[in-house]
Amino acid sequence: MKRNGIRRVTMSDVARRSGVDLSTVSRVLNRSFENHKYAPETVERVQNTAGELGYQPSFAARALRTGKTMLLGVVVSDIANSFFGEIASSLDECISGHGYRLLISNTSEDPARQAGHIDGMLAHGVDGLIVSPSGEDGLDRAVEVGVPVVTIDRPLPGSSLPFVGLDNKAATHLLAVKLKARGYRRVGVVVPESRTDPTLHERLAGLCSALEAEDCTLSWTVQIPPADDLQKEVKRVMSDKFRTEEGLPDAVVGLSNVCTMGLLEALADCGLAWGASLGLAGIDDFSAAPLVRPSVTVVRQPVRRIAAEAFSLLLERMKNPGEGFAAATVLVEPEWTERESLPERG
Amino acid sequence: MKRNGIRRVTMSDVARRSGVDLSTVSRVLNRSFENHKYAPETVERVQNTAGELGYQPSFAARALRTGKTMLLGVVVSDIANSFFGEIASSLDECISGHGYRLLISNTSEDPARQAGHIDGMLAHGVDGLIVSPSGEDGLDRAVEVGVPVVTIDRPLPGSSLPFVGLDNKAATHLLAVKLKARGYRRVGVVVPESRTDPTLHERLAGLCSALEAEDCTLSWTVQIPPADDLQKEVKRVMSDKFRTEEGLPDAVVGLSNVCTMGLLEALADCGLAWGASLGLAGIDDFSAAPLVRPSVTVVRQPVRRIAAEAFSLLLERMKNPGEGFAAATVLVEPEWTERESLPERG
DNA sequence: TCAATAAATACAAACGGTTGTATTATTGAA
DNA sequence: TTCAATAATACAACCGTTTGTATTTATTGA
Repeated sequence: MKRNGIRRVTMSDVARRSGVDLSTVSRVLNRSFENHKYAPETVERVQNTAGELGYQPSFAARALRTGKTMLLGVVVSDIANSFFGEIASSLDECISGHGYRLLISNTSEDPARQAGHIDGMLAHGVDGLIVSPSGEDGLDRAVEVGVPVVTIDRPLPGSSLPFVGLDNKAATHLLAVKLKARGYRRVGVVVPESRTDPTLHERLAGLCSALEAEDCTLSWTVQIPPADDLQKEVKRVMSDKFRTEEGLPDAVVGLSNVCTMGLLEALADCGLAWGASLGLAGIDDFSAAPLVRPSVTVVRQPVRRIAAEAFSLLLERMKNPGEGFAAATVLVEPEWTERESLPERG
Repeated sequence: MKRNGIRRVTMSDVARRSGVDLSTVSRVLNRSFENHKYAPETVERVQNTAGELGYQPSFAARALRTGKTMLLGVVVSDIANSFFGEIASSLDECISGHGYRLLISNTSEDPARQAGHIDGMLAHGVDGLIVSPSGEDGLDRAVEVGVPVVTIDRPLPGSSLPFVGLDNKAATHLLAVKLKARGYRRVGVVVPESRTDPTLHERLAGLCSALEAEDCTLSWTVQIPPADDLQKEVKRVMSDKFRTEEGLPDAVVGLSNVCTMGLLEALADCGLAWGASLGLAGIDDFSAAPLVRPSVTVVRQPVRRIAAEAFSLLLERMKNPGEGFAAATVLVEPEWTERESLPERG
């Protein structure tokens, strides 16, 4: 292949230079000696000339022949969100040593874009997909063409795709227990309305029933309508709420990191302090949580474990293509991250 | 190609089904009619059968033939850092409509990993690279094989690779002017030692001379030794400093977002307030900046513009391969982001 | 009326690998 | 000595496109 007048070194070149056949080069360089033995000196010669010539395999050619591209698609709603940033970073670590590379795309929670990106990735021949689904769009096609998919962060409702994510029930239960134990009875919660993210419903329902079991009441449930900048929207809605509504709850909980951040903005905006007077906690950590005063207690998602489990599930499925895998759901345990915003209530 | 027993629809299939030659299908589907005209009815028939059969082109085959993969490599030090997260997100937006996809990798500031990732991406045949370089490793190879490279965030010292990044001189000048105007005379600065990031030196030197010009003094210059978790290291070092050293400066400046965040931790750790008593400012925004009290005034980098300019530079070079481009350096203007941490000094 | 041109399409050779099968020595046993 | 087995290697087809060239038929101008 000539690109810009620079001819790449191919196997033929190596073959010609070392006086052996193309197939010999291929087998030697790939160490595929199952049914073919080569003289040690031949092996060495080929390897040396490959080195001298600076031979680099063409993944395109290989992909064309074998159907494997060594590409993994990662489709998330927002790579700028620290959660997905860490996921990407962890995945990057996981794949090193396995020879895969990451193809990453943003959906901005738009099902149409998701479908487009998945299609594009399939056209590029990704060997597997890790998706935080915003709807089912596009995923059927992946399944159709036999590309393994693992969903993370939120499952796809009504689908049997393997899933790795936080155990929301455990997380909300943990939260409820702590709230109760520390003397918070009336708790408010803020959650974004979303038709694409069942996780949030699950957390809401979980918190609701867990609080009930602890004899607490969910005194506020604030649904945030979808918005371009969700954090700003949370701030807006909550500022309003704080200003107009009578009787604050004992504590208020953000069901996602963006929510909690918006909540912080709203509190600051209204000049309200949090901590002993108004407990504050969130699900999902964020970089500002330890920096604000009082720092924010959260239930952390073990992000790196989520990535690792997802990759492992995917790897398994890529290695045994077409095999009927049982539906897999890996729920990782939440980690209580104690900071200052949810003290024992005096 | 059979993958998992599922045969993909190829151009031959479309050709056979619509009773024309393979080449006809190719030209019709790619609308490459320069030297070939086809009857409108033929065109329509081919397009229809392609649609019916659900034909999707194989990028691998196309890449093999044309040498273009429609893949763009993005190599950064840490995708979990919000700056690079936003860069990735912006790039994702830029490329949509151009048919490219992003291959993303982390180097963790490790030159060897950078070289490995660049090599890998070249083997995958990326059409271009956007790199925030941690050293020169691997980049020579990209240039060798004729793959256009654009550097962002920090230039590669001594190289003529095109670069897009913040105008550090302008940023530090801006900072110095504001500090002076608001009555801060003795300013401290914290900057990570780094042998791979010239940007930090540039900011330090810039701030130094700018302050001098304003008759201010750089009373502290704290170099943070390289560390796994730089933010924690900043916190450690600065906490020490704040505790042991006599005589605080009037204001303290973090030269990168991670620095400023560490600085915040240290201040909180030592029970020091910032604002009127101790001015605080940073270069590069971060999500916690508007959330802490007082909120942190920073010089923002126009991240989306950096991404857009980088992509545009890259696109130009990819379209005109092998052409001798003049060394390009695009410096984007800093944006003063006024918050509370650097008030007029009373 | 006939060569020359144009229109519409077919043919075939790459691109750079992988992999099943065939071929040629070489060896060991009968 | 002969034959089969084995070691070492070569041959050739194929993966799914793109693209230069050749072919056929219809159209035109002189």
